[in-house]
Parts: sequence; structure tokens; C-alpha cells
Amino acid sequence: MNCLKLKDLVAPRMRKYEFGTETVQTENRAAQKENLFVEPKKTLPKTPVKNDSTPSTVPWRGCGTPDQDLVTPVKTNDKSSPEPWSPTANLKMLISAASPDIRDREKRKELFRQIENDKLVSVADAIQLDSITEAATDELEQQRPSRKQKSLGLLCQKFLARYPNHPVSSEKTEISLDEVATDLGVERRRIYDIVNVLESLQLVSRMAKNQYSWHGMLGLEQTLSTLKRRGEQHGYARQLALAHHKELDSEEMEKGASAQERWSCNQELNKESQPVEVENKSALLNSRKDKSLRIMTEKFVMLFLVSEPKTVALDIAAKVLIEESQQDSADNSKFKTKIRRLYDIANVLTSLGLIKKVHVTEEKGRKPAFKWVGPVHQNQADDHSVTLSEQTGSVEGVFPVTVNTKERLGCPHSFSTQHRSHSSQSKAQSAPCS
DNA sequence: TGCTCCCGCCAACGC
DNA sequence: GCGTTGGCGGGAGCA
Repeated sequence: MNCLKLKDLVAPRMRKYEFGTETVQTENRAAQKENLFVEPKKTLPKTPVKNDSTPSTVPWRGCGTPDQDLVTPVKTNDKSSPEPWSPTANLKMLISAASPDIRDREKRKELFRQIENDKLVSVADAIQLDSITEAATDELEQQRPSRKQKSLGLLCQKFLARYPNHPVSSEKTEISLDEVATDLGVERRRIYDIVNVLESLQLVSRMAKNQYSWHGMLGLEQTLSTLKRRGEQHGYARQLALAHHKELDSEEMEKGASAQERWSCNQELNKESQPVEVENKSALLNSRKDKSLRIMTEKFVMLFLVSEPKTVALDIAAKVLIEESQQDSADNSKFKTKIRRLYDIANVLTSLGLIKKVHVTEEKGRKPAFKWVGPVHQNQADDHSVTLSEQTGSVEGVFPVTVNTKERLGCPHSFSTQHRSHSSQSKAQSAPCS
């Protein structure tokens, strides 16, 4: 399995903006090319360049030593070789080269500038069309940004683009929620959503009312390590297994599995998970804080960190995160609410490049899930059995740990489930997630 | 049609 | 009392 390291996560920023399309990257590259501190009109070299074959994508051109500059320059193949840079352009380049973070920030800003420009252009185009064919009311409709353009994920991207991933430790970056909300043109309520998630990962911390401090990714690995340990202590792997097992059981019921089998297996599982439940009940006081996005984010991340493979189906996560007392199936609204919040969290985590959306295929059908693509810590406590999907790097087979848990429990019902897991796994492998 | 998740109401919180 | 914070769910966009 290809595990991503933190440096993979943060260094090549392009990955963060993939969004499943090559287009964005391409546009971004184009934007970067256009951002080489050279005005397009001035790009023609004094001496015409003859070789057109090489694309003009050498970004740090002009960084040559003074010696190189002294000799008559050999005409390169670079068609876009610019005029000598202006002092400002040189300064920009030097700053950019000196600090990858600054460079990245500029890139990201440029990306969003590009996105915004694209939006404006598309909106402008739309308006033009409308002026010919549609009434004024429709024009207004067209001007309204689409749902995607207003998504929390994109907003989070814009938010992150404002700050360096790895700020200099001595440099304290303050975040004013009002300022950010105004700059990004959104209500403060939305910024709270983002900040709460970031705070749970300690990318930011609250300083005062309306004021946060930006830490960036500096302590992310440490935070994840802590969360993983906490997740293990809370027995989240077992809870995941239990939640998954319950779901399988409901399927089994439909298929006519014997009640005795289900009862005995549930007895075993409930016995096994009891300490966790008791712990949860004491910990979860149903207070406002316990349901906060911050806590939920921590728990959600813990689920990823303790599960193998690191793919968590949304509904399973919701079931685990809903307090045991509220887990009766009749309380569907609680479940729906939890799912909504998980989508919110997932959008921010996706923007951070920690998870990505996938789908898992089970007998019930395809269902949404998220796969951890952030840094992974291996420690001694990681004794979850290695699964087929883990070995092959497959995303599918959401909770093979279920099988192992049952085997450890000596559950009499384990055979059918195990069989199912394998079958669903193989099915999944033949029809991989999107 | 179901999934996804924006939006804003309104209650808890804290000064 | 008032501003801040954020839980919550209706309902609309989207595939």
C-alpha cells in the first residue's frame, strides 16, 4: 500500500487541488506560467528564438549565476525567454525561491484567482447569452453562483490559501473571523464550520473572541498520532466492527439467518464492547459541546486512524458517533443530522488533503465512504490483521476488521459474515470504487 | 430519486 | 442584555 507521508501531503500542493480533474491543474499551471512576473507583451526576446519545440515551462529561469549572465547567452529553446526582469519581479522571485511556503501561497492564491476569474467569465458569458434570449430575472439567476462554487470545501480551500502551511514558528499569524468572512464574501457562520474542524486538528487555536491563531501543519503529525492513540483507547476499531456487524445483521435478517445465531453473536459482541459503551455513556453528557463539530471531527478522524483499511463508510461512522442512547433506528433524524455534519467535516478534511471521497460496494448497494489519504502512523498497537484489501491497496472491503473481531470473539455467526466479507471484497475488487 | 450539503434560524454560551 | 458561537434540520441543487 502506498502510504502518504506528511511531506507528500503538503509539499506538492498540486495534489490538493486535483478535485478529480486534470483541468484545474492544467489551468493552475497555465496560471503559474502567466504569473512568472513577465508581462505577456514583453515576452518576445530581442533575438527571435528559432526552436519552438520546447514548451516554455521552465519556471525558475533567470536564476543563473552572475557568471552565466556575463557571457553571451546561448540562445535557448525557450521561446518565452523574457526580457531582463524588473527589480520587482526579481524581488518576487527571490522571496518565492527563499520560501516554499510563500511560493505555494502565491500559487494557491493564483489558483483561486483563476477560479474566480473563470467564474466571472462564465457568469459574464451567461449574462451575455441571457441578454439575447432571456428576461432580466433569468440573468439574475445566472449570476447567482452555483452550489459547488459556494461549497464548504472550496471555501476551505480559499481559507487555507490565505495562510502558509508551515509558518515560521516565531511568526504568529492571527486570524480575524470577521476579516476572513468579509474577504471571502461569506457569512461568519460558515467560517465557524471551517475553523472548528481546523481547531480539532490544531491547525488553528482560539485566542479570543473572533480571533484565532494559525499554526498550519506544523503539529499535524503529532495531533494525528495523539488522535490515533485516543482512538485505540476508546476502542473505536471495535465500535466500527460492531456497527458494521449490526448492519450486516440487518441484512442477514432479510436473508433469513437464524435468530439464535444472531442473538448469540450479538451477545458476544455486546459483551466485548461493553467497556467502550460504558465509557462513552459517562463521557457523553449530551451537552452542546459533546456534539460540537470539533469533537465530532476528532472522533471522525480517529475512526480513520484506527480502522484497517483506512476507509470508513459514512453511515457506519454516523452510527458510531451517535451516542449509544440515541442509536435506536427509529431516531432517523439524529442519523440524518449526523450524516449532514459528517459531510461538512469531510469537505474540510478533503480540502486539507487528509481524506478523499470513495464509494464502497456492499450487498445493499453502493454507499458513500471516505478514505484516509493523509499521513499514517504505524505503531505497535497496530496489530489489526492485514487484510486482502490492505495488501492490494484496494479501497473496498470497508471493515474487514469485522471478520477478525468476530473470529476473535468466536462468534458462531462469523462464518456467514466472513464469507460475505470475502465475497463483497472480491466483488468490490472486480468493481472498484469510484 | 436519493445523495449532498447550503443556509439561516435560534438557543446556548460568555462577557 | 447583547454579541458570539454553533447545533440543527429544511429544503434545494445535483448526478
